[in-house]
Amino acid sequence: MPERTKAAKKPAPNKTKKNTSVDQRARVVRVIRALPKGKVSSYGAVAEAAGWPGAARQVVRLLQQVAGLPWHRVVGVGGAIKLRGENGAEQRFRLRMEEVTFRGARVDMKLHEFRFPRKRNER
DNA sequence: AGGGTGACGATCA
DNA sequence: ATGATCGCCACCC
Repeated sequence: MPERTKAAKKPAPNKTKKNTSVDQRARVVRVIRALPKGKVSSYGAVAEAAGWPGAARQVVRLLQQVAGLPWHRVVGVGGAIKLRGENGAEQRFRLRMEEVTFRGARVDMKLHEFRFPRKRNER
């Protein structure tokens, strides 16, 4: 049969529906789930720890889409609460619930910033 | 195809 | 501390 003119090769990259490689998102999820109670990290630091530097905004999207994550443990760099209104209040409340202390409007990172363990391979 | 929008982040005024 | 800009990336018209 003569091949149809088109539809010859289709690498069929990622399907699912959204892109961003399932891999990277899965890594980000693991990183976020690794945050211990009473500790926090920043959007950027999470992205970097997941091997996806510069993806702070993607971390945000993921936090909005994936349920069941300790979303309140992810803050802006320097411990800033980036959510507005009720959401921000909710986050502060949840953090205080787990003994996280604040210095003014931000989390006292000196005491609560979580340091992700480094892989012996990288770096 | 092109432009607007964020739970970002760094830098500069 | 506040606001503007720029780089960044995925989404949504």
